[in-house]
Amino acid sequence: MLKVQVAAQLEEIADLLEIQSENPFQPRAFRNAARALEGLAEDLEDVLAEGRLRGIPAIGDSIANEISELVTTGGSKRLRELRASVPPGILEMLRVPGLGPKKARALQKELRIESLEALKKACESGAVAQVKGFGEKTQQKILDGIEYLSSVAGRFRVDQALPRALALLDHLRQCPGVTRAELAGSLRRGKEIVKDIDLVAASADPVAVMDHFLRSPDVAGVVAKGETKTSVRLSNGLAADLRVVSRIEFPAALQYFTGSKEHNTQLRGIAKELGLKLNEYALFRGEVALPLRDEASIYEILGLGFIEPELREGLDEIRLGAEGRLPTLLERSDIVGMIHVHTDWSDGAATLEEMVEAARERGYRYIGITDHSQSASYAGGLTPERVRKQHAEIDRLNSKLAGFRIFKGIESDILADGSLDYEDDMLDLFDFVVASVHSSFKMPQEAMTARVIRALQDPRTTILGHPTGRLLLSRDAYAIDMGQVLKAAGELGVAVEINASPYRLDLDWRLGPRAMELGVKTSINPDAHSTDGMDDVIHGVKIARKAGFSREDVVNTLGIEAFAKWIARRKSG
DNA sequence: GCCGTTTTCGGCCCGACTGTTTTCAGTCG
Repeated sequence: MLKVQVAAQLEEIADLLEIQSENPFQPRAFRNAARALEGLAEDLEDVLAEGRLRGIPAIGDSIANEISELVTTGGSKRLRELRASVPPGILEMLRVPGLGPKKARALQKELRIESLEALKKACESGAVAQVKGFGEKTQQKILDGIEYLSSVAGRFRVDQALPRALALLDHLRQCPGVTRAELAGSLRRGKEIVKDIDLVAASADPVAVMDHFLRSPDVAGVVAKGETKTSVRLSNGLAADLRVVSRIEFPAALQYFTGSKEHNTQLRGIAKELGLKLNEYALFRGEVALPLRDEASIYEILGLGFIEPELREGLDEIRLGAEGRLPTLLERSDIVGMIHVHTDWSDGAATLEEMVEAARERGYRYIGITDHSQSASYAGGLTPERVRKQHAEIDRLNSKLAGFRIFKGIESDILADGSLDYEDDMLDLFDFVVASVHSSFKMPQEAMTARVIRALQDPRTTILGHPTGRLLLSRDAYAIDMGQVLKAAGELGVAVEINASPYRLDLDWRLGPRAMELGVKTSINPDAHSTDGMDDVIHGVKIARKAGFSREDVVNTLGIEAFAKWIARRKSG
């Protein structure tokens, strides 16, 4: 079993203990252990076989036994017992913002509420406000929270959907009659949130392909099954649609099912102007289907050049294509530096050395270490003394490395007044600063905008981190005027990060054209808290492509020396 | 449950914020 799966089960135990246990530190112990596993640089099987589990910090005798049971049997007695004793509806209730384990328990005890539905009813009837420790405002807040949850229901982050989609695709391609199979829909377009998975396959025997598709291990239920289209529900509730067409129809089908609807509408308009007709089966002149080599042929015939899937949102990509002004989009291989990385000096799971090694293994040429600053005490923010110690450690490692460099950075909190989180002489010690908001989220828009702009004005600020603070499907952005922020960033020469964590993907791609217009550069940053977290860069690259960024717009495409020069230029100027 | 030790218990990240209280509990980051 993979360590991420074991970690997920430890997390589930922690969730359940949160409700059941009297000791609040018990669930935390399981969470810490889960994070330690995720941050483990080696194979879990090896560690287990050599009996070294117990030696990992955060894993004691009890959890070591738990892990060993999970790995060998696929489950554990404790997990089964906890699942049996805590109603699943209570766990769902914990997802309501503002409702934690204590309150959920109080509601279960006082009002026998054990589901989101019952909770909603009790709020609407006013019963919740009568419970000791609750009141009108809490009741309303819970109602608002339930409303928010239902507004995001049925939507999934890209990291929840993409691995499953790729597994389905892999499964499809193993079907003997399938000549081609591709991902389509919003996942292919690189959207940060999706409602379903769309797959297109070419085969002369669609019935056999549909049967094969239904045998995928992740399929939990069949919604509809036909000869051209089959819809299923996966084990995590996500819907997946498969369309099977003939080999000849495949290019048009792939184009059509990739969308977006708006893009396709405009594309059909262009076809019509040329006396052609485009649908999901072919591109026609009169009754005759034009021969299509691949999807790109369609765009070629329509005189648009190839429009990358990420750009197909029905904005101005068709006009740009017609004018021959489509950007050359950033490629993943363009990214050569790993910027915005946490280590166990603050809240990361891996050591500095492990993170450096992981970046080198992945072929990067430099890494920018950015642990949290001193105010972020919840995340183990670095005191000035620890900053100096970390710098000594970085110097030591750098002296041993050839052809690779570690840059000394910090993710500095932007304090409520817009200042950075150390005295100036401390800030001068860093090669670069990622400045981010981590507190006082509820400021009025004007104050928040002024606060962030003030942080940008500090000549030591190099990159603005996750500029809106949003957490996809769980927390809205704080109130901030991004137009003004981007303008200031452009004028001051501060890059605005695309935080590549699939939970954030912030800067939003919709702001890309505006950013480029204002001369703002970006940096594709994983905000990695473990070695595996570095691979989130792929999500950031997709978003950068959607935004329309080219290699020249992205600072961590620069080589070591050019990057060093770029981060130093504000301070010297 | 983990961990360190002036070891076998008593801490555990800690401060802001909110709403419910009337001095504090719960949640969040």
